[in-house]
Amino acid sequence: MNEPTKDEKIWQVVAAIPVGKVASYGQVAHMAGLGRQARYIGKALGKLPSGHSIPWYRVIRSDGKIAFPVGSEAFEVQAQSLRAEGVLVVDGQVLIRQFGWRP
DNA sequence: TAACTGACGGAGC
DNA sequence: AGCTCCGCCAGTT
Repeated sequence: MNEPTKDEKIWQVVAAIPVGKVASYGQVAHMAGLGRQARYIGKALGKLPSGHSIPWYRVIRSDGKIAFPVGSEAFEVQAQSLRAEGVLVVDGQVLIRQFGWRP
């Protein structure tokens, strides 16, 4: 079998984020072995195939905000999806612990 | 082919 | 706390 591509690797990492938690692009990039290619994460998520089961909405920026402009359709979908999992989102800011974050 | 862009991040001011 | 600049790297124009 062919090895997972970078995109698939990223999707796999994103899929490993527990429900109710989030991870930053940089964190996902690091976990996927891509180092500083944080930008590639967004690209890979944009390539998501139809019928996927990837919780792309659990991926946010390093500053804890959603990567889309407030008010955009994608923003609403992401914010609502997160809220559905018990994550609080106020003005684009995600108010929960990140995956891998420990008190 | 060169320049620009982008669901980013971190450092500098 | 907010803005700017630079780095990364692959895909587009």
